[in-house]
Amino acid sequence: MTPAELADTIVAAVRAAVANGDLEVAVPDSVTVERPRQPEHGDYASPVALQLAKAARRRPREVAELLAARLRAEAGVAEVEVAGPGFLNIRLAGAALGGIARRIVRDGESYGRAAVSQGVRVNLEFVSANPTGPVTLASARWAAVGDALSRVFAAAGYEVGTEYYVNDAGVQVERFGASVLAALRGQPAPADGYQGAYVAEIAAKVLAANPALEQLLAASGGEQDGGAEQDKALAVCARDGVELMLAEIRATLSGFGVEYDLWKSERSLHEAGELTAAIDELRTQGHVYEADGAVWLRTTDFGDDKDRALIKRDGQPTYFCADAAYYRDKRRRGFDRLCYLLGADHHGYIGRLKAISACFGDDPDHNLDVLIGQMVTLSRGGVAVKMSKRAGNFLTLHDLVDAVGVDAARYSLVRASMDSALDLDLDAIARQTNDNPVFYVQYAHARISSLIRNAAALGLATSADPAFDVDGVDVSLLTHPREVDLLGALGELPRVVASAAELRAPHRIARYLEELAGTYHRFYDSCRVLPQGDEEPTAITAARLLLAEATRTVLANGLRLLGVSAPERM
RNA sequence: GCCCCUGUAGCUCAGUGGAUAGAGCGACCGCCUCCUAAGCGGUAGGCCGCAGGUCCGAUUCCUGCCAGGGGCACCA
Repeated sequence: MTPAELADTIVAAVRAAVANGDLEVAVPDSVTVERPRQPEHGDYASPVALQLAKAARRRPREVAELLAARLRAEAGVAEVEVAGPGFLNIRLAGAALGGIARRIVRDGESYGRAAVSQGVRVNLEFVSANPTGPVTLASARWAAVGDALSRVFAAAGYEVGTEYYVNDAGVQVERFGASVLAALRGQPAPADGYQGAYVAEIAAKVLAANPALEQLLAASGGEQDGGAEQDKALAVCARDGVELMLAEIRATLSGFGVEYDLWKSERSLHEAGELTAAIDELRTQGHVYEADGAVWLRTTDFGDDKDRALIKRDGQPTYFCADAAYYRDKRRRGFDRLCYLLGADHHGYIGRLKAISACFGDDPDHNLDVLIGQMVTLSRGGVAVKMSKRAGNFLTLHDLVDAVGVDAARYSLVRASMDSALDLDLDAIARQTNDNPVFYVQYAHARISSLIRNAAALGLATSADPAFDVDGVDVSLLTHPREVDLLGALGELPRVVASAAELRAPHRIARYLEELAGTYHRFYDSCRVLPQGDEEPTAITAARLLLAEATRTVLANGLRLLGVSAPERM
């Protein structure tokens, strides 16, 4: 019996008590079932009686006793105790608890899915860094978190679409082009341009792809001639520079295990007339006005602290206008809920995006989800490392992966709550010792894999065997405290997935896996699985082997949600 | 000035109103003739920033204050 099934059982007990006239209270949709820290508080505990007592106008312990009597009649329930102010402490029948292991091995990769958000179409946009430089470490956090979140969403039953918004229009692109051009000429970057070795590398690639550029450069001569040849060269540098930079970003993210469903070009929105269409629609909704030669959206109607310009006085659309067009575009593509993963430096966007949503007639509380993650800072041996993209001194995602590998990089970025600023100590990460919890979790998986290999070598049946009979294993033998702990931990995955999705907190998966790995290691330490020496395998051997296999499945499923590999050997 | 995030063990951080607040690292003491010691057990270490409030019950929710970080463009 899983905790979810137990919760349903308790709800049913409440319903029965109400139907019988024993209790006068509205039957709750769901009840709290938790795993107590104290083993003497049972396998599971529920404060449901405390929660219902007031509404029922009864004493909590009275309500508890009433429900306990009904629960004791349930097949999977061995024992129910009313404790303290009115907690229900529930002990499951051995077979019911052990059934979790069976369920997991039977479900395999699909164990842990929680169909709590079935059918909701959610769009998740993350990273979306300007294509004017490599993926920085700050963006790396959103790559790891965003990708994990998309996997968690999918596991929770959402229909997910992931997107990267490419800012390939506007001033920064021109500045990047100018920087590339300067590099080609061997000149320093313009004052408002981009520096760093990568600019020269991109410049070389631009030249290689455009041999004709050589002549343009020669013809345009000096730096300030401003002629047609110069404009042509600049255009090529901007266009191809951004394209090549974007290709590099895609390759880096792909190497990091992050694949997007859509790379949406801002320029394509402009070219398709989406900005104009968005303004028209906003005008129809009655939120557009003109003042000082500019066109404005009255976002203050919906809580923004000031109105935002859509069209500047010079006739050019603002970046905000493109944001609105993109919002509309996503909604028209059928997404119910638009999720934006942004850094804390963009927190001013919340009000704006909410206003955009509301101006289009949507409900921001329902259609919009702006997640603000705190910044990543770097230190080296405890000393802060200053980074500046403009100055060109920064550590990239690529550097990080080179230093510690994809698994350690992803894991260390995703195991912290988005709400906390994350400080990565490069020395500590580069050390690649067991300081990193990812090894602890992966090691548990490798250790079990080894165990199962050994079992197969002894001729024992494992789930890899097509004829393996899961139901033939006597799971009621799993009664050792460490076995019970492990079964309890394994049963939590679906709930952890559901809460990680609901709270948009993929780090919960990581923390859960660390706890599970510890629980397994303790089980392994106290419970011998395989026969030793001349011993014959027993029913307990089979039961423990099944428990180990279930654990491996949960570890693998959890690591997959984080985009981290589950090695069979370490 | 206004807005957002954070404040929990020496350090880095978990903890969506439940019972005696946890993990990793660091410190100290133990455990491999035995399935992977990248492991396990034990000890030490906490006014959960401060003060009120709501509640049967608050680290969790609300208000105020203190401290640290970030943000407040007709930039992108």
